[in-house]
This record gives sequence, structure tokens and C-alpha cells, in this order.
Amino acid sequence: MKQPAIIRDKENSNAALKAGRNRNRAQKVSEVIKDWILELRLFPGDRLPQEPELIAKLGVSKGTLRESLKILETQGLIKTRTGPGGGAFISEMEKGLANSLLATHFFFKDVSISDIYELRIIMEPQLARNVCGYINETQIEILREKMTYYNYPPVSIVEEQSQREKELEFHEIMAGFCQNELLRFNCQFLVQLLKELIICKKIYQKPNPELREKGLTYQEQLLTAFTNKDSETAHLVLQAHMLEAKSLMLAQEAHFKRGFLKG
Amino acid sequence: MKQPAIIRDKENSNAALKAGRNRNRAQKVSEVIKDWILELRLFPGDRLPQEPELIAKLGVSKGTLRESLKILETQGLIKTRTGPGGGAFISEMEKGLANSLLATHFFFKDVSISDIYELRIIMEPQLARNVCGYINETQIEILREKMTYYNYPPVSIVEEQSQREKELEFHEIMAGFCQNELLRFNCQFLVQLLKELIICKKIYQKPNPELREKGLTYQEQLLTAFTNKDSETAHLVLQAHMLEAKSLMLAQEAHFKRGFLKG
DNA sequence: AGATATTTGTTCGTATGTATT
DNA sequence: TAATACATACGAACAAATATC
Repeated sequence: MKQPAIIRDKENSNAALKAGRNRNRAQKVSEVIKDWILELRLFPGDRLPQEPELIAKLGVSKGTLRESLKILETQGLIKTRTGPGGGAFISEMEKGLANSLLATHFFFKDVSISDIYELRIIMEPQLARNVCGYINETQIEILREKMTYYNYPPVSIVEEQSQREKELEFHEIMAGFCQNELLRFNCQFLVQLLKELIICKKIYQKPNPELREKGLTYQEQLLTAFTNKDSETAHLVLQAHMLEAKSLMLAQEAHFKRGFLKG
Repeated sequence: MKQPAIIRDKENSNAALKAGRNRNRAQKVSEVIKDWILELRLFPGDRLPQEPELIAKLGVSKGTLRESLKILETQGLIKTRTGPGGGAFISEMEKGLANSLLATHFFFKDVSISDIYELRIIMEPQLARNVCGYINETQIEILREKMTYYNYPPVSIVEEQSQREKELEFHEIMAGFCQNELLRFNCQFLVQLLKELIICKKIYQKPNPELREKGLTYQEQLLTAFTNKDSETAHLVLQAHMLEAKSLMLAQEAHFKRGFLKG
């Protein structure tokens, strides 16, 4: 594993740049710029020098520099704007991008519903327990409002699918309240995978009234637990919810490769 | 959320390309190519058309095409080779790249040891339970061999740190045996975060003999459980292990921003 | 081992688009 | 509206890498 070079002066960076003849220039340049970001302690909102200056300092052509910036942009580290005062700005990688990159990672892998629920069964209860500690009335109300989208039997297959999506969004929103970024990201990513599953593979075609009804009951119990600040009950309720959902879903088990690429 | 267009013919793709004047051309081109990959059912190893052909079919300049390919390369979806028979090849994103992209996501976020262990406490036991089902003697032997690096008291601070790393690698290897890609990736990513913590922030400077000794005991119990195919014991042992490790680590709690950028 | 053909990688000059003033 | 400052896009020429003979 490469040793992170937090401090490295410009001269050395450029030297390293010129030395490396064996590999891609654009990638090396992007790493040099990364070093600058660390070195100059740049934070989101700060601007990088403009193209001509970067070209001069790095000693590369416009095309190569643009490829390098594309790399950083793809990694979500910068964003570029045109016009006066424009240029490349440090930016915090947004959630959607990280999701889509990770989804690309699982693009050719074989992920099953069973795999997803193996994680959801342990993560969602923990999420509930965590969030319970500091969730407020306003946030509980947002969750309750989301439930109104599916607190009645669907009249069509289209509505059934829409309700499934809303039910997943309930979990997505709850995760959004979580202050542990790792836990939040994980839970939301799993929900995204399931959503893609709905859209792409068109499973859940058959009505599954039991799933909706039981889910609703669990979620009502969950909100009660939230109101009472009863984190252990919240944990248990969601554990039961997930176990139930898993067994109901496995009836329609389907492996899905590919298809959840685009973010 | 955008509707994934699994099937989309070339004409439509190009039409969509020409229509979009409001945004980045290179990015749109890269999405068109992604669509092609889906549409043509290309898999790792398959080759994309060569630059001149892509330029012709997409109606863009060479520079733009190269930026587009850079995007896909950064996302880990393709790799390019020069020379006869060269070109852009579909490739499976390697683990390291996914790790580094995700690490970039948490670059500006505040992740604490407590956050990491909140996840490890639930994931590692599940990992043990899962792996226990199919781990074989050879694999157990690999784990046992790794333990020899730290089954004795360290004589220096340097060795202490090295032992900590090896102990983390024990978990990394165990995760590598997991057949649930999601679970495997998560566990390994958490280990990577902890490793970066060792390197960058130099916590664990102070000797912590208790951590090593108790960890060793737990891991021995774990291997026994593996040998006996006793998944519930494996689960319980690792749960105790993680709880213990968390409390011992929190004594040295330190938040760490930045610094684990580069892959 | 060396020459050659093929294909990506890099550069530069120029032109166009776009947001600010 | 016009001028300005900047990114974005294009095309042709050249350099480097690699497989094949």
C-alpha cells in the first residue's frame, strides 16, 4: 500500500511527474493536484488555479490537464464552472456519486436479495437504535407522512410498485437522520440496490399484500418507540421487520447481475 | 432518480447526445458508452471499438472522447492498452479502486473510531457466522499463520504497530473468504479505515498489551469454532472480541478528518 | 534482436460557448 | 448590450508503447 504523501513541495511533485515515464501522464498529474489540495489545505469551496496557470505549473498540455481534471471530477473531488471567476472548485463528493461508483463496483458481481438482506437484518436495527437517541418530533412527522403513501391497499400493479418504492424511501429518510456517516451510507446504499431491483428486474410483479401490511404495522410500532425514546424496542421492531421482509422476498428470489449501473 | 435505460439504440443515444447542450459533453458521451456496454452485453475482457471508430460513431472530437474514456477508466469500468490489438477493454473494477473512491467520499466527513466500531460490532460477528459455513482447513491454516506475527509481546513500538496491522489483516483475510460480496467489501473497507488510522494519525502510540492478548485469545476460540463448524459460537466470540476492542480503543479515541485520501 | 505496423497518448493552435460585469 | 474571462470543443500533427514478423 502506498504511503500517503501529505506534505510534498511543488518542485518534488513536478520532478516525480517528469520521472514517471512508464504510466499514464494524466493520472500522475491528477495525483500531483491531489497532493496540492492536501498541501495547501484546500477545502470545499476553494478554487484551484486556472487552466493556463495549471498548465504552466505542471508543464503539461491543455488536453492532458483536462483529462486530469476529469479524473478528479469523476472522483467527486472538484467541480468546474465556466465564465469569469470560474475554474475548478474543491467540492465535497455528493452522496449520489459515491453510490453510483460503488454500484459500478458491484456491476459484474453477483449480488442476491439474500445477500442484501443479510446486511439489512443487522444494519437497520442498529440504525433504529442509533437514530432513536436524537430523533425529534419533526423528523418523526416526516416519516409518518411518508407512510401515508402506502397505508392503504394498492389498486393496480403500478401503484403496488410505487408503494414499494415509498416504503423503501421510509428507510432511506430514517438513515438520513443518522449521524454515523458510515452507517448512514451503508443503509442508504442497500436501499438503492433494492430500488434498482424494482425498476430493472421487475420483480415484485406479483402482488404481495402481506409485505405491505406487516411492514406498515412494524413501522407504526417503530414510530411509537421513537416517540418514547425506547431504543431497544426500536431495535427489536426493526429486526423483526427485516426478518419478515427477507422471508417474504426470498419467495421471489432472483439474482441480478448488471443493470444497476447508472447513478 | 434517473430511469436506467438498459435498451437504447444507437440513433437514440446520439440524438440524446446532440440534444443536451446544457451540460458537459464528455460526461454525456461516457453515459452513451455505458449504455452501449449494457446494450451489447459486453463483459470484462471484451473490447470497445477503437478511437477513430468511436469518434465517428459518437460524432465528437478526439479530445472529448478521451475525456469520456478517462471518466470510465476512473470509474473502473474500462482499461486501455496501446499497440496493435489495443484499445479500451471492459474491466471489472478492482477492490482497491472501489476502496479509494469510497475513502474519497468520506474525505471531508468526520468519522470516529466509535463510528467504525459501531459497524464492526455488528458486521464482524455476522461475517464469522457466514464464513463458518464453508471455510476449509487450508483457509483456517492461513489465518493461524497470520496469528504467528503477533502471538508474542512486542519488543518495540515499531513492532507493536506492525502487530496491530497484522491483527487487522487477520480480519481482512477472513472477510476475503466471504461469499457475500457486500459483506466482504464492508468488512474490508472498515479494516482499511482503521489501518489508515494507524499510519496517518499515529494513534496506538502507547503500548496496549491488553488489546493484543485478548484479541489473540478470541481469535484462537474463533478458529476452534471454525474447525467445529460451530457458527453460533463463532458469532458470539467475535461479538465479544469487537466489544472488547471498541472499549479498549475508545480510551485512545481520536477523530480523524482527511489524510486517508490516496489509494 | 530489430524493424515495422498498429493503436493509444500528448501537444498545440484555433474556434466556440457561457457566465459575469 | 458589449466586453471580458474563462471553460469547452475541435482537428491535425507528433510521440510513445506494444504486438508481430
